[in-house]
Amino acid sequence: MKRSTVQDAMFPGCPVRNVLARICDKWALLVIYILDRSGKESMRFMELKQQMPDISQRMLTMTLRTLEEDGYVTRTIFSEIPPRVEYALTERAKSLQPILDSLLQWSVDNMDDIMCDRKKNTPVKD
Amino acid sequence: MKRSTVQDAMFPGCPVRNVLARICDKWALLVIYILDRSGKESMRFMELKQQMPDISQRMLTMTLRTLEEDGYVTRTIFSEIPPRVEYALTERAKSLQPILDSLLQWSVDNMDDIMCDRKKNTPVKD
DNA sequence: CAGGATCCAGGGGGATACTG
DNA sequence: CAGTATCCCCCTGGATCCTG
Repeated sequence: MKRSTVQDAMFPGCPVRNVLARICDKWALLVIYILDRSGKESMRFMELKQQMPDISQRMLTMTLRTLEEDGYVTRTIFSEIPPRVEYALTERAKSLQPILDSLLQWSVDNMDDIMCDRKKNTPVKD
Repeated sequence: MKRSTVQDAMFPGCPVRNVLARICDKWALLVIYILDRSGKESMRFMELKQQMPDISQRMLTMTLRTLEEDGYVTRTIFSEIPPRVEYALTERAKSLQPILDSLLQWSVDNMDDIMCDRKKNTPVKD
C-alpha cells in the first residue's frame, strides 16, 4: 500500500518534497543532463562550466556539492599539478535519468503550445 | 531527428529550460499533484490552500496564475456572493501527470537512501 | 471568499579577489 | 585548475491590511 506514503508528499518538511526540490533545481537538472549527454564517463569542472555559459563558478560548485551529497554524482580528485577533479553520474542518477528524459521530451513536445498560450494571456493594457 | 532540438536545452534562454523551470517549481508541482489526487473535477482556492499548510495566499495566487498562463489549469469564476473560483487541470496537465507521478514514485523509493547519504557527508567538525 | 496592494526581511546568487 | 572567501545587490516570498 504505497498510496498512504505518497499522500505524505503534501506535508511540509516531507522528505519527498525535499528530494524533489533538490532534483528540480534548474542547475542540478542541467548538470545531470550534460553529464549524461556528454558521452564520457566523467567530466572536469571546467568542461561542465563551458557547457553552461550562464552559471557562475560559485553556483556550479554549490550545485555539484549538493548533487554529491545526495549521491547523484561522484567527485574524484587527482593529486596532480595542476589539480584535476572528475565528476561522474552514479547508478542512482542513472536510474533517475529515464524519467528526466521523458520530462525533457515532454517539454520539447509542448513548448511551442505553452509559449503560445503565454502570449495569449499577456496582460492587456488599454 | 529530435536530438538536435533537445541539445538546445543547455543554452541560456532556451524555451525547454524555461518550461521545465516553471513546472519544477515546488509549489506548481504540489498544486498539480493535489488537483490530481483530489478525486474531484475542480477545487476552490481555499480547498487548495488547506491542503498546503505552508504556502502563503500570495504564493498560491501567483502559482495558480502561472499555471493558468501556461495552460495547466483553468480558472472558472462564478459570479456569486460570496465569490467562488474553481481550478481544474487541463488536458495538458493530465498528459504531464504520468511523468510527474513516476518522478514522485522514484522519490518515494529513493528518499531513505538519499537522506542516509546526506548524513554521511555532513561536514565533520572536530 | 478570493484575491490585490504594500511593506519589508532574508537569502539566493553574481562579481571579484585570493589560494593550494 | 578548481575551488574558497567576501561583499553586496536584488528578488523572492512572508505578513498584514484592504476590497469587490
